Amino acid sequence: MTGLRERKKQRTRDALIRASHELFVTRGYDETTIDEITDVVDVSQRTFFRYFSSKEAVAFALQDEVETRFCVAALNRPSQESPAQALRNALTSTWTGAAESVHKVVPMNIHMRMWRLIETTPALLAAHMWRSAEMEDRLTSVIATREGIDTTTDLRPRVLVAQFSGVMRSAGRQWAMTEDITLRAMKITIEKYLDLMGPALDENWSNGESHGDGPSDTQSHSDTRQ
Amino acid sequence: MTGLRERKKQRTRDALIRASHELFVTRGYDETTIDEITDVVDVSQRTFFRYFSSKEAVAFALQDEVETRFCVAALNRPSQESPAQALRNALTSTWTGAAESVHKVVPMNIHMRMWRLIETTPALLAAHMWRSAEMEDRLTSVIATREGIDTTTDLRPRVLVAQFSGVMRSAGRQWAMTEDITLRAMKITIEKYLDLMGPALDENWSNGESHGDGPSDTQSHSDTRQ
DNA sequence: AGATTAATGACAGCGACTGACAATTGACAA
DNA sequence: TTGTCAATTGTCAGTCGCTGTCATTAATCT
Repeated sequence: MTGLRERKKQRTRDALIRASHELFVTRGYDETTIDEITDVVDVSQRTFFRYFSSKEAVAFALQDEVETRFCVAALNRPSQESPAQALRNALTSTWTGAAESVHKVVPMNIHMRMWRLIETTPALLAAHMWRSAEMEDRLTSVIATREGIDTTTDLRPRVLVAQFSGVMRSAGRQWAMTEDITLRAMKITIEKYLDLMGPALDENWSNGESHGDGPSDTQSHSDTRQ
Repeated sequence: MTGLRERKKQRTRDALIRASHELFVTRGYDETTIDEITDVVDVSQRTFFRYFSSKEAVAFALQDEVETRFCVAALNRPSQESPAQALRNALTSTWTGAAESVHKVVPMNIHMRMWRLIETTPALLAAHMWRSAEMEDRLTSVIATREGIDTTTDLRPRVLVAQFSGVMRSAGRQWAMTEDITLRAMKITIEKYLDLMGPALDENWSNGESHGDGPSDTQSHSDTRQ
């Protein structure tokens, strides 16, 4: 059973996240000061920095959990799946579970707008990409473990992950520029991008056919989730 | 002919770059104060911020030029080259030219150590990745222009560039962790990574053969530069 | 209840960065 | 050459993110 002290800490932490995200998506990130956040939660500025190491940290508090879930999912994918498939299926199997745990702290509406804010605010985008570089390291070792491979001699895990997360970032960025800020739209956009990873490397782009458009009847991806 | 005023500006700008980079690579980025930089060049702090919008900006002043050169090179690649080939050949054809123009401002030794510093300093790495996101946009439109493609309907340029620069960042990061901080070593590492972009996407990784190791006798890349 | 330990608040201070205004200096014409 | 104009710079004050320090409060343990 959790003590009172622990519960209290969890509450102020959640309150800080909720208050800051709410302020961020309404007022803007740069326009929101730490003092404004702590005024809402009614704690001192010093306390804020005891919970979050920086202003950016509170902005990414929820993304942290989502990413961790994704890594775990990738590691637990059935071993017969190819590395590329495993990454992709881990993604689709993470969508719903992550959304629920987020919703406990912040309304889904705000969380989605927060996601967009990250892509449109220079300071946050920089932090986002720094974090995704760390994520790449984690994912690389996940793939290497799956395949029983040494990362120093075989560079393929690194390269695959670099491509994968590069494309995911690009897709996320594109999604943030559309009007449809739903989780569903984000899902569709990302999958559309991932489908093109192979074709984009082809020697000849047949300029006649246009990729990535039209109704998403392209079922080029086999979802082997149970 | 350039006026005295303009020359003077160029000189202080170069001096600021040289002084800051020298301090960065010796003392460290976070450990270097703007005041310490301006003390060396003997200008006021305010003047510094009139030349560079931020502390990070001066750290990336030289990378800016290199990246611009690369974009131009990509655009001017012969049209019979495939998009992926064009990117790759643009890279190899940029190496030397860029190095020369850099050397006019900062010794090559320091510039290479600066490159490593960027990869090892969190604040700089974040800035680097934010910049490379902007770079992706530029490159995407370059490829689209080359192929006569509309970026909104055909996503392949975006995806290709995302893969490409994702892998390049990964390679650059890896290189920064080695002892050999020469331009040659960086070149080799990056090309080794780029060679694996295709194979890493394959369904079956034949675990018997190890990719990315051994002597770089892998001539899987056709350099069609004149 | 009293001792222990953790969480918090208050305060002072550093460094990055900005706005405003005065002082300086190169450019250009009379 | 000199005087005017505009660009460049220095000074100063101030904001904001962030940290160290220390006293105070509040939860836990005995």
